[in-house]
Amino acid sequence: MPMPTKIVINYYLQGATMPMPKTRLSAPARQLEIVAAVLALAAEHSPDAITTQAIAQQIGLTQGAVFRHFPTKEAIWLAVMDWLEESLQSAIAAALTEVRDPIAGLQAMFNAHIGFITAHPAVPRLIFHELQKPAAGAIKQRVCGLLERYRQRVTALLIAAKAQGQVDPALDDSAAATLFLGMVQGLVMQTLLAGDPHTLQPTASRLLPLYLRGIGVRQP
Amino acid sequence: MPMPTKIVINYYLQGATMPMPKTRLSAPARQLEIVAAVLALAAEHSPDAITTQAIAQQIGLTQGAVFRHFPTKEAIWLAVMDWLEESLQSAIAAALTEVRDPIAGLQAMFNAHIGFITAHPAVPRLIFHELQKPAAGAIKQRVCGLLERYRQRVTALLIAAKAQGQVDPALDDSAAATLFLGMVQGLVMQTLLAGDPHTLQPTASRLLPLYLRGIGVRQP
DNA sequence: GAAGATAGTAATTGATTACTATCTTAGTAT
DNA sequence: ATACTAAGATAGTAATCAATTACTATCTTC
Repeated sequence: MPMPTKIVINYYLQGATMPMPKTRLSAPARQLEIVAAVLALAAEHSPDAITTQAIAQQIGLTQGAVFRHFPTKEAIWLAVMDWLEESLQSAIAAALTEVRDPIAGLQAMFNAHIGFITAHPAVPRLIFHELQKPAAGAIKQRVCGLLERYRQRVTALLIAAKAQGQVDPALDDSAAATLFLGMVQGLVMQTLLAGDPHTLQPTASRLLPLYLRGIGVRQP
Repeated sequence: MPMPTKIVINYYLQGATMPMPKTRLSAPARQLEIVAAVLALAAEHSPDAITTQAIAQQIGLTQGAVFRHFPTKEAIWLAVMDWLEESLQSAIAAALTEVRDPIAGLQAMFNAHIGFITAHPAVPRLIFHELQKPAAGAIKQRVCGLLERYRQRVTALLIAAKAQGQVDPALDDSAAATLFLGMVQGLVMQTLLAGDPHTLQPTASRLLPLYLRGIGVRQP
């Protein structure tokens, strides 16, 4: 058997007695639905197991119908990246409003990130899967850009904290930003190990104090 | 085009004029060679792009010949896991000899880990790829066990350090172990982003002091 | 040096992939 | 009501995958 993994979802929904509400959606609406379907599938399946067939039957469509709304499968992934960039950006922006303190900003950003991952467990899987590809394809470049901007935000907060004397003045910004990202990574990895996304939040709050002490926060 | 990535290697080597030295190896020798081929391929390709065909032409064999030495493709991956477990284990064990200090042990373990990844860039790719699979297959269980044991080693060192008064007596062992793993993860991820494995070592040495301060090391 | 064991080849299997024709039908403007 | 447009169904395509077959070449061993 050549298949690594197989997805069979909601197959019973398109039976004879109830052939779905026969909703015929507009192209933009279907595009959103397709992106949502990919996210839903990625929450429980490996990205390379998400075939156009699986996407189609997730939303009760035939496989060929998917290509009415996207010219190619890569276009679907790019649309998913669009969604990811926009919603992560807005989630972080929302968390950073009403925050004067740079250190408080770091905490808010951390919590926002963890909350985002908890709400969308598919996201780290997608990012991992793209990062591990050696070829610098269009999708991977998007992921790289996303992480790059994220990292710059963290670095900016660290520099601001240093300027206000909140942290060790001799702090290595770059290393501290890497450790910040690594902290989130480690949490995600542990969640992947356990398979339970509920352990994420409590573990996260126990991890942050260690990091803050690591970067030499003055007043905890 | 259905293919995500394709591997064509050494195709010219099996030409008509020079049909390879016709080396006929014993089964155990070929098995080792196949494992080595997988590692070599994984260093530059995504694991799901490593087909039996790619493995075969990496070592100058026909695709069918691979199945003379492994009953199934999964068996190949399990053999790779065997290699990984053994060599990582011995690498860490070697690093921990002649180390009395628990904190020095943590540093040695960290350096050994980073060195191992530098020597075998394929390894983090394999681990990521397996971890992201939701299904608890045989290979993933091996990976989980590997990380579990690694984590326990770190935790043991942390507890020992606490007993000897080298770190904050109120240290959260579990969180500190997670952060340790996350630190390595963050480094690997940054390497995947850059695509350059040479930046790993210098960045690592800048990261460790932050971690040590984070867990409250007494005498730096 | 014949006999058995084993490594390797060449060709093919069925399943699955992304993708694409051709036809049907639902929604809408006229 | 009728014609037009776009969404979806149906039914394909070529390519690639892991795995298996029947057969050949090579080595070992008595």
